[in-house]
Amino acid sequence: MEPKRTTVRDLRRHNRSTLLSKLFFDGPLSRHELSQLTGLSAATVSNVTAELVEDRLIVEAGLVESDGGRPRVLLRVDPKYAHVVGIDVGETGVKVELFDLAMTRLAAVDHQLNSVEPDPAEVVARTADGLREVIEAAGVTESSVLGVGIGVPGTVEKGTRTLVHAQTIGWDAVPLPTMLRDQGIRLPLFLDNGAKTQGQAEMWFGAGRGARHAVIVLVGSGVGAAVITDGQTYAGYSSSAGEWGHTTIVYGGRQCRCGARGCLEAYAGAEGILDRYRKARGGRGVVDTDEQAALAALIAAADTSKTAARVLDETAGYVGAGIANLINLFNPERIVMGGWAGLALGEQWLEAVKRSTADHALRHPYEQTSIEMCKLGPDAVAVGAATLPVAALLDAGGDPRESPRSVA
Amino acid sequence: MEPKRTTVRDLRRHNRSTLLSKLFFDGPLSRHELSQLTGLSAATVSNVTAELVEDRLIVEAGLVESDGGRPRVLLRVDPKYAHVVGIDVGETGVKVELFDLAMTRLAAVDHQLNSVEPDPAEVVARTADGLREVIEAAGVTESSVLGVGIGVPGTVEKGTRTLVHAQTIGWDAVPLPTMLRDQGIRLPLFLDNGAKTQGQAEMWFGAGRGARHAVIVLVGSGVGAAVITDGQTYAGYSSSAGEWGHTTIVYGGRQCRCGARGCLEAYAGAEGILDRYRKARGGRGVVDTDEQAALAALIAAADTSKTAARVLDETAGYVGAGIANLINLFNPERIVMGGWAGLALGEQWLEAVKRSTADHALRHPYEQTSIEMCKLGPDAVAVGAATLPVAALLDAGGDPRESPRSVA
DNA sequence: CGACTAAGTTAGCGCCATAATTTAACATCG
DNA sequence: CGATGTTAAATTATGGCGCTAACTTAGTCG
Repeated sequence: MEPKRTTVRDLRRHNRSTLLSKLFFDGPLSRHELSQLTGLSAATVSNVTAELVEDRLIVEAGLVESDGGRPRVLLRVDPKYAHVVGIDVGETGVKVELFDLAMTRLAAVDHQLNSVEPDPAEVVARTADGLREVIEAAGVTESSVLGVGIGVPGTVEKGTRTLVHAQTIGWDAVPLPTMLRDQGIRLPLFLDNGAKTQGQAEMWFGAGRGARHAVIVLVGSGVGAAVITDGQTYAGYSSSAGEWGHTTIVYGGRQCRCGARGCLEAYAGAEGILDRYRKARGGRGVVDTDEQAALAALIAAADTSKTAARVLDETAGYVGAGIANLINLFNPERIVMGGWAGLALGEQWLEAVKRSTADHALRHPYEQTSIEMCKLGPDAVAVGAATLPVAALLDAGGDPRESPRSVA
Repeated sequence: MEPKRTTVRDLRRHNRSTLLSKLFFDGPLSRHELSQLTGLSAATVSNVTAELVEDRLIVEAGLVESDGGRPRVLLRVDPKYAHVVGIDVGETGVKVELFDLAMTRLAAVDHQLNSVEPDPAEVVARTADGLREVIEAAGVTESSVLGVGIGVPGTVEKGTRTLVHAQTIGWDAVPLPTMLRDQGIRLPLFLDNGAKTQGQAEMWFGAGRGARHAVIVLVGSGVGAAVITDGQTYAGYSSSAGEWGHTTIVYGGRQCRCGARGCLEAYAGAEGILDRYRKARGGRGVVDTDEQAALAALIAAADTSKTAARVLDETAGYVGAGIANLINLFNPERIVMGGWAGLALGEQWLEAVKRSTADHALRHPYEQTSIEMCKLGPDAVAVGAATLPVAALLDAGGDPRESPRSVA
């Protein structure tokens, strides 16, 4: 409805972006291969790569002899061109990790949070500390850091000020970037929901590689999803799309902590599973303050206890129906299952989940979809956050910090 | 992951498309206004519009005097440049309508189908007949028809051959375009799901105008939805996205005609509503072979019968929960409710639907969404189908039939 | 009737991608 | 062991495109 904007030398930017992305994802390539893979003419590839080499974004990486003929010179993104930081702001702690452009981890720190409901000020302080610590530990200069990606629990609203809303931990309109600026952080910041950054990591380096339409499903204490449509993380109108955990799956059913009834999370989230088990045993459940240990105990008990096995079978049923809803609505080519509870369940119940999905999804879209386990685990939130500044670099086809080409 | 393709004079095409779309949607505009609205320079606007005028796509449409200064010349898309046909292939009949480029209906025919489960061959024959009839009735030449949009029940798979799958009426991989070609139809064909074309109509001319993220929800005999993300109808990996009617809303609940249990359609589809009413009265329901009449009777009965009122209240509850799922997953800025049953319910139960939606959706995305009734009604399927060739024209920035500019 | 104002057009410039051509670096063969 | 062929990469020539800036056109107003 509003097809605005012009197009002039964005063309050059677009081609820089295309070539840079190809090199980043598909390793070292010769100019000739680049030309074939992108459809750009050899001349343009030469031209643009020369520019990228001059900008130090890419470097030559050895030659490959051909069967008679000039050997091709391989090009790749220079891992040392810049660094990126990924931060996982969780409910219990703040993880800060520093990577080079090849996404090799150079330093990492992990700060536990004292309070149960994390205070924004404490999170900001630990984040700023961690940022300084990893930069020092890795022995890099601050100016070499391209940007800082931050995965947060809750939704990120991008307006005049970027605000974080996290209903479950009581954050309402927390201006995290502004608060970090006040702590003296001057680096470019990229915020997104933690589930979305984890999904991004899985798409770039994990089970999602190669798919253009995928949903990364995360089952943990909470239940969430990252939806990728046409290669892009789907955000919706106000960046709160993909709230899979709070879709109604049992109308009028169990109370969820979000206030509604019958949410998927109330059945398939760790708390919901454990509570259903407790109820099934007439009040006596697995006793453990740590949800992860409790769920592990429940899974172990399934070998001998019929009740435990039934509760977990039912869980697979709910998860499968939830996945079927995603398939019916988004029609993805791949579903990737992750999250700590998802991983724990996946080992034995993946087939049951698939059966339930098949029972609840329409035949045609179901047959187009593969369901797989994730490859990266919950640590991927920080990696995924770190991909945000890299994605900005790739999209802009060059360093977004130096707006137009300063070195003419 | 695969950022391919090149960009050369697609730039010109892009700008032609931008200007043409602006003129199409936002009525007559002067060159100056176009320049401001699109961000293109005045020179480029002059240049491109001159080309469009030469191609007879746009024409001058009077002047507007300004307060001192040269009066602006208004430009608009020439309605007579070409015609388009929209076809609504329904379960009971085939509607064929012919429009000019301003989407004014010039002719229409409606062929009833004899069989209950429509035979593809019969549909194709009636479609081909209708097409010839409207062209004759409108007194236009076949060569002036830009293309034919067809809305079909079921999903459209676009591969080497375009195939139609409609589980409910027993169509499995019906090659509709090929069959129409065999009937002597040579015009460009555009197929899509009927719900999606109706959604498109609502987005262009109805309650969806101006929204970039919206879901058009259709409640009738079946239950479906058209999802618009970022201004585009969302299709997914194999064009079967948006199957809202078969998402699970009551795990383990009522049997649905798709074979699964607890689908939204089994509760909120007309058949589901009537059957629930029948059950609530111990077997005695509204007796009528015509679903529309039966539902109207049920709605009328709600004034006096507590049972009828309760069944319809519950229906609003289910629909609301289903809409909440759409809001949580897609985070649209607008929900538009349509379909014949949706329209019938909407008059009295819209508030109840909204309450249920509020109860089941997360607060933040719910507050960003407005829920409205559709403006066009079920007749819009054909109009929406007719927009498909128009959309192709606008996207290409000119007549796609004459591939590159033949008149140099 | 000439100054003023706004719309629209023309001229010149720089940028960019393609195609054709040239240079470079090998392998193989007679 | 140099001539020849082959493939990769760089260079040059060419044409298209949109932008800026100057200019023309067409009205109104004093």
